[in-house]
Formats: sequence, structure tokens, C-alpha cells
Amino acid sequence: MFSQLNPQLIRNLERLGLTENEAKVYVGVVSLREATAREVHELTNVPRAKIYEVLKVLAKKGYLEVRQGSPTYFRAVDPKQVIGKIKDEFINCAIEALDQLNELSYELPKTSPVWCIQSEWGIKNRIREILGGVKEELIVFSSSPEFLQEFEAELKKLEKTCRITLIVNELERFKLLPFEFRETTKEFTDFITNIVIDGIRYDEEFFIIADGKESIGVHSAGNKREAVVIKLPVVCYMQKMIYDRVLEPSFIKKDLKSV
Amino acid sequence: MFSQLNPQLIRNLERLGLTENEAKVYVGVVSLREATAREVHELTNVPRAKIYEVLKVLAKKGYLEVRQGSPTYFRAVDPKQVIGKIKDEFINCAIEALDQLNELSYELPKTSPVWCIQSEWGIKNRIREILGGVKEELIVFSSSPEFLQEFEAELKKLEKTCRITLIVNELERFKLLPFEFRETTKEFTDFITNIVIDGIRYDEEFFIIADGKESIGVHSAGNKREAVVIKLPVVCYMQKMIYDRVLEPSFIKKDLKSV
DNA sequence: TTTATTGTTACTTTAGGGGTAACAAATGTT
DNA sequence: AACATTTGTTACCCCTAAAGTAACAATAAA
Repeated sequence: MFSQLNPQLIRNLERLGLTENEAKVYVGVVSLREATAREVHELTNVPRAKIYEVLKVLAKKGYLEVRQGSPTYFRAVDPKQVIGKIKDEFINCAIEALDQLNELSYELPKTSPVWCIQSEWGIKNRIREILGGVKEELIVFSSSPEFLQEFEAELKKLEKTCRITLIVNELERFKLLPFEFRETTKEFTDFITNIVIDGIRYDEEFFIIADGKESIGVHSAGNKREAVVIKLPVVCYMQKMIYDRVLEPSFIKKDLKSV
Repeated sequence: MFSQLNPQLIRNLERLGLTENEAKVYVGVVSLREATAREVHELTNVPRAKIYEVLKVLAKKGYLEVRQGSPTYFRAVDPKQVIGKIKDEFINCAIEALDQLNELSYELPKTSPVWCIQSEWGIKNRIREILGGVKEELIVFSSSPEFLQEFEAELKKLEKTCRITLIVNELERFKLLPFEFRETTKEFTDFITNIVIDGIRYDEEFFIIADGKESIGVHSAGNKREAVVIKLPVVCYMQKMIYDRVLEPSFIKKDLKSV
């Protein structure tokens, strides 16, 4: 039998906490609706010697029902119930863990001025956190419409409550986004997309300065994305200056004298 | 340092998918708010040689932020975010698994007449399922107020739509429950709480007959609970007869002649 | 009685995670 | 500059859970 037991499903069940054999056997019994150990073995290729133990475990967990006899028959409990139970247990566990973690922070937020974030999720998460904290002014640079679009909703919301300056390297590529953009000078564009340090080429994709005191920049080095959070007001001011100078002359005066 | 890292928390995080060392290190960094590898090592007792790899993994997963340097510093991402992410991924996984499981049932419900359930959860789950399917008549026997109470809500609801007969072995012990009970004869009580088969003593705790065609009985054998589901109309009729005979005479006639 | 099937047991193998020791590289100290 | 300390890495061992294998008793079927 090569019924092949959707390996994706097996992997999902493993991630829900079953062992590989448990997953296979449960899927087998669900497929067969009602089956003997041998039938499950033939469908799943789990060694017959192992089946019995696994079936016992699953029955004890409440995922299977049993009809004693020779051979013994097994029947799967409705997947909705089973997955639901697993989910509930997991959620409880998550809630408990979160409570316990929140009790840990004895010390005051020793907030350090520079941090580097390596995961995609972490980067976006942190950007949202910063956007959520903006009070008055926000300056955004982006060279990637796709990346910027991720935060469209947040930015739209902020537009109502604070001054936003959106700077991009090519107006053309951003025209589908519902914002008013300013363009950088050609020199800056060339510069920013071609920074090489120690043989590694950096590509600045995104940059935010929030209220002139907190910044996060996203760049890719090689094929890896990375973000740097900087909270030093001085650094941010310098960076802000750079962006000021980098805007096309026509935009500079009318907008930035108010700062 | 014997700060002892709440072992319950470590276990919870393990159940959420971290390894033991990952859990310890994450908790360590959350506790310290911002720390070097060595500090984490000293707080958690995870071998220093292992710390670096673990920290890297956690950073890549987005649970930590990094400040490069010598020594490198690490900072924990807000637990709410981290646990939230883990939870979301798990839920997605559960949903996907459920969809895939639901696609499996090629065959018609080969529903067999006799099944045995070994897990506490499975038993209660199945009882609720049966209660949910009752159309006209329900007969319940119980010798355990605690167990019966579990289904108080479901029974209250059913009272409105169908005939319910609740039979108990000692009225006294059930008087706190908001139902009208009937009592079994003393002989039956003695009989039911003292069945010995092959040297094992069985204790019938609970029994339901739904619409005269489906029954589930819960008994404990030794210190294990077990339930048997029977869907044979004949067997159920016999069982119903037994219960009819078992009621105190005063109750029998006025209620059961209508059946 | 023979044969096949069911269920059990004992053993091997493998992989992942954890622990230890030793070393190179970077930093600090005299 | 020489030395000591700390940081970060590597290689190795150990243990365990889980998977795979093989052989055997108990039961049912022929």
C-alpha cells in the first residue's frame, strides 16, 4: 500500500506534539474509520511490533476508542474534538508561560541604545512597535515598495496625528501606494544601494526616524536581512540631517524649516 | 547563583516547542533584561559552551535582539510578542491539520456497535456527544454526584426538550443537585457496586440510555476508569429493562407505563 | 494437528539534545 | 611586550526517546 499518508499532515501533527508513529497511526485510523492493528500497519508502514504500543498510548490520550476482541478494533475520535483538545491544552500552556514571564522582569528597563535584529518577524514586529509610539514626527525612507506596503495601515493611521515625511529613491515604483512621496537625489540613491564593507555589500531598504530620537534601519547584507535599532538622539539627528540633505532641493526648504 | 529559573515555566516553554536550554536561556535574558552570554550562563547554569549557539538560534527565531561587540549583548523581545507568535503558528498548524484530517474520511461511517474508551477526557467528550444527540428520552443512572455534576448544564438543557429519568443509588448524596431523582432498590445498589470478574472489582459509576438505542456506561476497574459505548438497540432495551426493575416500586408504575 | 494471525518482548540503531574539555581569538593588565 | 583573563568556537562523549528488527508465545482458523 502506498497510500502515502500526506507527509505534510504528519509533520503538522508532530508539531502538535505527537511522535511520528503516533501521527501516522492516528491518520491511519482516521482514514480507515475503524480498523485492526494489522490494517493500520499495512496502511501506514509503521512496524507491526510498534503499532500496539502506539495504539494504546493514543487510546489513553483519548484520541482513539477501542473494541476489545481478537483482533482488537480501533476507531478514531472525531478529529475536530482531538485537535480542539490539543489546541486548548497548548493555549493554556501559553497563557501560563506568559504570566510567568511577565513576573520575571525584576529590573527596570535597562534600555540600551543600539540593537540588532536578525529575524524577519522580529524586524517587522519592532517596526510596528516603534510606529505605535510615534507622537509628533516621523521620517521614513524606503527603497522597497513591497516592504513599505506592509505598514500601509499603520502609516495611514499616523498621518492623522503627526507629521510624516516619506522619502523614496524612485517615485515611479511607489506610485501605487496611497501616500505623498519625496524623492532622494540620484547621488544618494546610488550611494545607498551600493555600500560595501569588508567585501560584503549592504543594501539599505528601509529607514525610520521617530520623533527625532529613535530610529530603525533595515538593510540586507548578502542574502540576509537585518535591522538596527538606534535610540541615541545624537545619531538620529545626524541621520535626520543626512536625509534632509538627500531630498531633492525643491522639497527641502518648504517642508523642513518648521522642524 | 541559585535563582532557580521557575522550573514550571521552563517546562511550559518546552511544551511550546523550545528545547530545555533554549527555554532557560530565554528566561535568563528576560530576567536580566539585557545581558552578555556569560551573565546568562551564570544565571541559568546552561554550559557556557552551549550558550552561544542557543542565543544565535533564539535571535534567528526573533525572540532576542542582539548588540554586536565583545562581549555581544542580548536583549529579550517582549514575551507577549514572542508567546503570541508561537501561539499563532501553533494555531495555524492545528487548523491546517484539521482540514487535512477532514479530507481523509473516504469511507462511510462504519459505525460499530461497541466501543471502549480509556481516557477521562474521551469519556466525558463522548458523553457530551451522546447527550447532544438525544431526541426524546434519556435515562441516566449515577452513583457519583461529582461525575453527574459535570453534565449538569447539558442535562438542564435537555429537560426542556425530552423526558429525562435520573436514577441514583442514594438520594441523600445527590440532594444538592437541582434535579428530581429516583432511587434504585437496595439490592441493585449492592449488586452494582460489587461486581467482580476475574478477580477485578468493577464499580459502575454512570450509565446513560439515549432514545432507547444508544448507551454509554462508565465503570472503574481497579483504579482505572473506562467507558463502554453500546449502540445495539437490543442490548439497550435489556439494560433499560434492568433499570426499570431496579427502581423503587413506588416509582415504577407511574412513570414507565408510558414507555 | 497444522497453519496463520495476533499480540508481546527483547534487542539494535539513530538522532537530538545536553554536558565537558580544550583551544584560538580578542581584550585587559602589569 | 608579556602575561592573564575573557570571549567565542570546536570536538568529543553521554544519555534518552523513538524508530526499526527479529524472534516468540498465545490465540484463532484451517
